[in-house]
Amino acid sequence: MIQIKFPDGASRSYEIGSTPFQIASSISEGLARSIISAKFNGEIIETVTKLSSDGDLTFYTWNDSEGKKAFWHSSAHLLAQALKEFYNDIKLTIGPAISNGFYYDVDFGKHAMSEKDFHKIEKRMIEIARYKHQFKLRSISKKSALEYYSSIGNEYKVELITNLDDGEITFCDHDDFTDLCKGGHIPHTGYIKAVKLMSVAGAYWRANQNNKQLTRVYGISFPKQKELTEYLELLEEAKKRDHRKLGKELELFTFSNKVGQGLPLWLPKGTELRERLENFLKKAQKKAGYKQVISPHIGNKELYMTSGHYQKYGESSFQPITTPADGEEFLLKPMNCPHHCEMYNAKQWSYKELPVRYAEFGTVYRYEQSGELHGLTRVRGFTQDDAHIFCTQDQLNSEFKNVIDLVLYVFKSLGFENFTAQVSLRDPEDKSKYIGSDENWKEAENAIVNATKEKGLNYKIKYGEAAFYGPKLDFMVKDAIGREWQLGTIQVDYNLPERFELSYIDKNNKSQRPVMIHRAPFGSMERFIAILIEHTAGNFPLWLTSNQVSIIPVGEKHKIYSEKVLKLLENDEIRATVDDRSETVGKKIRESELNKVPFMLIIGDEEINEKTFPIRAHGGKDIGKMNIDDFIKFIKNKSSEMIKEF
RNA sequence: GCCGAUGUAGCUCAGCUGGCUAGAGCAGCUGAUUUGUAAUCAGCAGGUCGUGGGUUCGAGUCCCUCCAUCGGCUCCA
Repeated sequence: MIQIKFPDGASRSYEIGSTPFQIASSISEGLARSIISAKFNGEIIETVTKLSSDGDLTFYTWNDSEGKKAFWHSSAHLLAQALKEFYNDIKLTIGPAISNGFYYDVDFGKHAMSEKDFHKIEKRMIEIARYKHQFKLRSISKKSALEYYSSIGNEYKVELITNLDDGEITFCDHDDFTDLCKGGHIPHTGYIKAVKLMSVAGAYWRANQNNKQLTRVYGISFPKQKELTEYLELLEEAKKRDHRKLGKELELFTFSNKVGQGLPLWLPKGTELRERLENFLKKAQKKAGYKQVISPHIGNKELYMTSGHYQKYGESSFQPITTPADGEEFLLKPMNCPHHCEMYNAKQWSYKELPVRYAEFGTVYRYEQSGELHGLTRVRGFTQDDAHIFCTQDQLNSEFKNVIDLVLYVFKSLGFENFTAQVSLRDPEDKSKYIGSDENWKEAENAIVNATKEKGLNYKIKYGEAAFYGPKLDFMVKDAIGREWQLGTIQVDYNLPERFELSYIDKNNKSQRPVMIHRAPFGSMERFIAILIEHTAGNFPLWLTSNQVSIIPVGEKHKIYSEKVLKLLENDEIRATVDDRSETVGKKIRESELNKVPFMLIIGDEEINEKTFPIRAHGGKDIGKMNIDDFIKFIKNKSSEMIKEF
C-alpha cells in the first residue's frame, strides 16, 4: 500500500500502482470526471500514471492553470497530428501550452500554410478528438529515439533529444500519432470539444535570431463550445478597447509617416489628459519630498560612456549627432539617470541632506526595432515619469517602501485594483549580461525582496528579468478584461553611483557612496495612457476626462440659458461645453455618447422653468433631477471619490 | 531586424479572373430645418488607388523595389 496526502492535509492509503484517476474516483465520481491532470511530489503527471510510492497528490481540473496547461498542450498534439496529415513531409519541433492556448512550431519545408487552411485543420482536429484517443507515454532509449528521428530526417527533434539524458526520454502516443514529449496530458482527446486556430507567425528555432525561422501556428481549445464563443467575444471586446483605435476616435494622439515611425504626436485632448496625469503625480511627489528638475534632450557621448549605456546600447541606438567641432558627439537622451547623476554631482552633500529625490518628466528616445513598435505601448520617443533617489544604505529600505506606497497610491487613484508585484532578479546562470559586483547585486536584491515582503505585497520572483545594472520590482496590473500589463517599476542601483563617483560626507567626515533608486510609477506617459485607455475603454475617471459635461440646448431659444449654466459650471472648475449647433437633440446626444462624455444636460423650456435638470449619464442612464448647485456638488464628489490626497 | 498578411477619399469599406471619366456610408462644406434623450433633409466637394519601377494596346487589379501598418518572433536601458 502507498500513503497519499492531499492538499487539504488529508491522507489515505491506496494499492501500489493506483492512478490519480482511480484515486479521484475513490473520492467522488464528479471529481474523477473533472480531473484532467495531476501533480505528484511536485511533478506534473498523467491521470493514468501508476503511483508506486508515498507522496503528495494534487488534482487539476480545467479551472486550474495547470489543468489548462495540460489541456492545451494535449491540443498541440492534435494540431501536430492534423498538420502532419495534411502536409506529410513537414518537420515538427515543439508544441507547448502558453497562457492563452498553445502553439506548434513547424518547419513546413516547401509547403505554404496560411489562415485559409485553418478551417479544415480545426475540423480535422475535432474529428480526431471525438474518438477519445488516450494519450499514452512510453519510455524510449536515447539511441532508439535518435534513430527514429534521424530516419525521418527531423534534425530539430534530434537536437532536442541529444540534449536529453538517456532514461528520461518519453514519446507520447495517441491514435496513430507519436511525438517526443515529457508528459502532462489530459486523459484522452475527447475532452477537447472546441478548437480555434488563431494565427500563423514566424518564430526562430530555439528563440535564437541566428537560427532558421519556423512557422508557428497558434491555437486555443476548450472543453465546451460555449467557452470558445466567450473567448472570442473577449477578443472582440479587446479590439473595441484597442488604444490605437480609441486614440484616433477620441482625438488623443496620432502618428505621421513624415514625422517618423514610433513618434507619437499628442493632440490637444490627449495633451490635456496627459498634463492632468502629470500634475496629479507632481502633487503627490511634492508631498513625498521630491524636487522637480529639467535636463536637456541630448547629452555628450562621454556621459553615456561613463554610465555604460553607450557600450551596451550604442550600436542599436539613434546614432550620435555630430557638430562642427572636430570629434564632438552628442546622443539623443535615451534615459534620464546620467543627467540626474551629474545634477547630484553639482555640489557636495552631507549625510544630513539625504535622501535627495530628483524627479523629471523626461522625454527619451530609443531606437526600437521597427517590427517592435506598437501604438503607444512601444515607441521611439516617450516621456518617463522618472525620478532618482540618492540615499544612504540605511535609508534604502524605508525609501524603497515609500516608493511602493506612492506606486500603490497612483494605481488606486486610477482604478487599477488588481495587481501583483514581480521581483526581477539576475539570471544566476548567466552573470555576464550584468554589470556590477556580486556584493552589490546581493545587497540590492536583498533590499528589494525585504521591502516587498515588509509591505506585504503579493509577489513573484523572476530570474533573468533584472536590468543590466540592477534588480527591480515591477508592478503588473490586471485590466478590466483580465489582461496583465507591466506598469510601474522601482530599481535599486549601486552601479551608476560608482561610475559617476557620487558621494556624500558621513557623520565621521568620511566620503561615502550613496545608493540610487530609479522609479517610475506610470512607467512612461505613453504606455500608461495606452493601458488606461484599454482598461477604461476610453471612459476615463471623471477627474481626468477632458469634457465632463455636455450641455445640449433643445432649441435656439435655450442657448442663452445654456451658456449661463456653462458659466456656473466653469466657475467651479467643471469642464463642460455647450453644443449649440443646429442639429437635432438626438444627434447631439449620439455624438456626446460616442465621445464618451460622462454627463449630459439637456436644456429646454421645462428645465428653465423648473430650474432643475434631469441628468443623463454616459450610456443613457438617467440619474435623476438636480438643481445646478446639487449637480456641481455631485460632480465634485464624483471627481474626488477616486483621488484622495497622498 | 526576421517571417507572414495588409495598404483604394478624413474614417469604415466595395471594386470578380487586367478593359469606358474608381464607387458607397459616415465625416466635411453649402443651404433648408430650431429640433426633447444614440444619426433631419437636399445639394456640393473630396482619390496621381502607400512609393518608385516593370510587364501589357490597356494596371486599383499581374511582377519587382522601397515605405508604412497589422499579427508574431527577437529585443525592451
